Amino acid sequence: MSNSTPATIEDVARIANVSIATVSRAIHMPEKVANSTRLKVNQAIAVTGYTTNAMARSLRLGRSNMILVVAPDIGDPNFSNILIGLENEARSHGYGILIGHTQNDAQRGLEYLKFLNSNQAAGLILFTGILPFGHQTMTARLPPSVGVFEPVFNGGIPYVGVDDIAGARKAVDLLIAEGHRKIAFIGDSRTRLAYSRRRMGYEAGMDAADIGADLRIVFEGDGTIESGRLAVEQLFMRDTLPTAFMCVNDQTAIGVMIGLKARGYDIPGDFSVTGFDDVPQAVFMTPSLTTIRQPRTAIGKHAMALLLELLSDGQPTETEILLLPDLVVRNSVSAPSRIRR
Amino acid sequence: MSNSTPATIEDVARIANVSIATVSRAIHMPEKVANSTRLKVNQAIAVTGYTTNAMARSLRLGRSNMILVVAPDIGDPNFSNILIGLENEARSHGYGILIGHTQNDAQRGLEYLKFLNSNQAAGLILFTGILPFGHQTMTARLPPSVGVFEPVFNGGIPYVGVDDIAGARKAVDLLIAEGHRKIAFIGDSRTRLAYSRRRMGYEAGMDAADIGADLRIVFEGDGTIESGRLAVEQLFMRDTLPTAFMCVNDQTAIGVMIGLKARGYDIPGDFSVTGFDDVPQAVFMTPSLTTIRQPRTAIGKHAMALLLELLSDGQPTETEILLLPDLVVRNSVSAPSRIRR
DNA sequence: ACGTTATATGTAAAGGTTTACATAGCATGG
DNA sequence: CCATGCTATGTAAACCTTTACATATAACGT
Repeated sequence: MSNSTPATIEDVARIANVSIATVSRAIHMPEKVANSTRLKVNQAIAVTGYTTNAMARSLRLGRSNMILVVAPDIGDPNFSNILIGLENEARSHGYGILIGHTQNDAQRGLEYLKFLNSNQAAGLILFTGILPFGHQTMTARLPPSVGVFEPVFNGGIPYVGVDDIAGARKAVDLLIAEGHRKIAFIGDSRTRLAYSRRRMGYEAGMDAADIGADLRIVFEGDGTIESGRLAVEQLFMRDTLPTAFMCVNDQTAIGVMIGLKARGYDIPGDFSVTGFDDVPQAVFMTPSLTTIRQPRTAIGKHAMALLLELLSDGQPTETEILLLPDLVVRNSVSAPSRIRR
Repeated sequence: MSNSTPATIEDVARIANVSIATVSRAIHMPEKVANSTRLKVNQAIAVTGYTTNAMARSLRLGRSNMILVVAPDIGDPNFSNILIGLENEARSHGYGILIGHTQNDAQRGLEYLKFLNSNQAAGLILFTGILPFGHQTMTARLPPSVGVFEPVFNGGIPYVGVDDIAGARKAVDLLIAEGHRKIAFIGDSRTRLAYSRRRMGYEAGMDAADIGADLRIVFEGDGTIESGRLAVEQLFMRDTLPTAFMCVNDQTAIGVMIGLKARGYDIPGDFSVTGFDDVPQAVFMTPSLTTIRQPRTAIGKHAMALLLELLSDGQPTETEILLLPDLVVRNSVSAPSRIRR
């Protein structure tokens, strides 16, 4: 029966011939109410099509059932896949997820802060490393929060990400196993902590193989396609050429491939290339890119699970969850050609 | 001053030495309150850091400030870009956006329906053509809604999408202008209305050039990469080969390119290929794919604007907004080679 | 100077829940 | 058979707003 106005708890109570308190209990603490009455209530609920008014409930409870997810850029392909994990986990626990993006705009950050202050979200998921609320943060009351991908700089917030060191290690180990010795690292240790960890993985791998990083072929870019292309240009001007390019992320790897192809080289015939992240287009490159895959959906799931734990317990059981990323072998790596000087 | 508990309208009233009604008015109907008191109130708000409790407000108003966005798959790259448009427009009007995905699962659809019933969303944005609520829909009270991409089958809901006919026409016109006459259409008119419209655009273009569609080279797939590859296999078994493949979407085009390359053909030297959508990887294909670009952010913006209009006016001014997509010329199209039989 | 109207503010109810506290019934143990 | 405690239910307050209605004050016309 769909009347014009939604059924309230009072309608249910009247039909079931009990008080509204009993209805509420029958719904939220079923063990506290007698079998017979629980039955009556359930029937009344079915008849009326009652759904508890979330706003009234949230108001009374002083806490909403929404989780705010803030990312610098929701167009980022990384983002949407993590979203799936987040959403599934949240929904199955009765939470909805709200999304926002800051575009690195302070004004927007402020808006979200107001939003949080008005109690619209019970928890907060933050992407990529910064609280987008500027210096306001100090005075702000943030709800339970967890970071995704990277630790959050200006707040002691637990996070879930990927073990960048171990991931990078897998890439460098593969290259070494293929026989490479002169392995360039095209990196970006400035903008993101995750990236500097990848460099640590690279160095650890080189050390473990008793090669050691040759600083002449470690290049610092900014993680963009262009920076990868630029790295190739620069390295070709120096005397020491690598046989393989291990890149801090797929974007950089794509740039490197473009640069190499522009000079007429064959990949992996002349040079091997690896990336990190496994962005969607990695598989469509020619050759397809060997890279380290971010377990995106799993990250989302774990992040939300951690947040929900925070919401109920108050205390985080762990302050950092690092997932182990997989190596995905495609066609951009082979043994070094012998005709390299 | 950040106390443990957020300031309420009462705190503000006390400090400004007015009643709570006046505070409320000062915020929402400033012209109704004297300049001097408005000033006092604003100061008190600044002092307390007051933000109106959205849940209480929504409860009183009987309507939330959230828009629910439901998509079959939020991992879809189309989705995230539209999200940007949606979010910007919503946020700038004081609305937040909630996202959900159904994965074509009826159970999930039901959950969202309950969600809507509990008044958590003032409006609904639906992706791709179906109300995910099954037969429940008839009895359901849906909030104001708008569809994105395609009309919503089982409900008279306005939508904003792209002019698929005009878009397809641009692709076919380009091919014809390059000199192609035997243009295959690799389509999928079953799953989505948008796709069948693209075929209409194709046929209109062929007719306009007095060529007419040759049904022997019109192939019905299902819009996947695999279906594109399959189309190539099938066409090569027939007697009439096209010189160009116009594909219903980029996925299909990618499949066609894979199939063509597997047979050793050069694109666009031997065959030209066009897509539709301009998915992110289109630019990374070799050759990069000439296609029709969905104005994604604009679609999101228009959809949200239309919904907000519905929310205030009640009546939609238009039942269908069709945006004109652009042709983006890349490297998968050239004049037909003369050595084609 | 007085009645009328406009303007500014206050009072209190209502919106739908949850839950502390009160109450009633009933079983248990001595 | 009574005191005690437990179980099931009800009553009413509280959560924070918005707004219809009431009231007070000022302005105005005659």
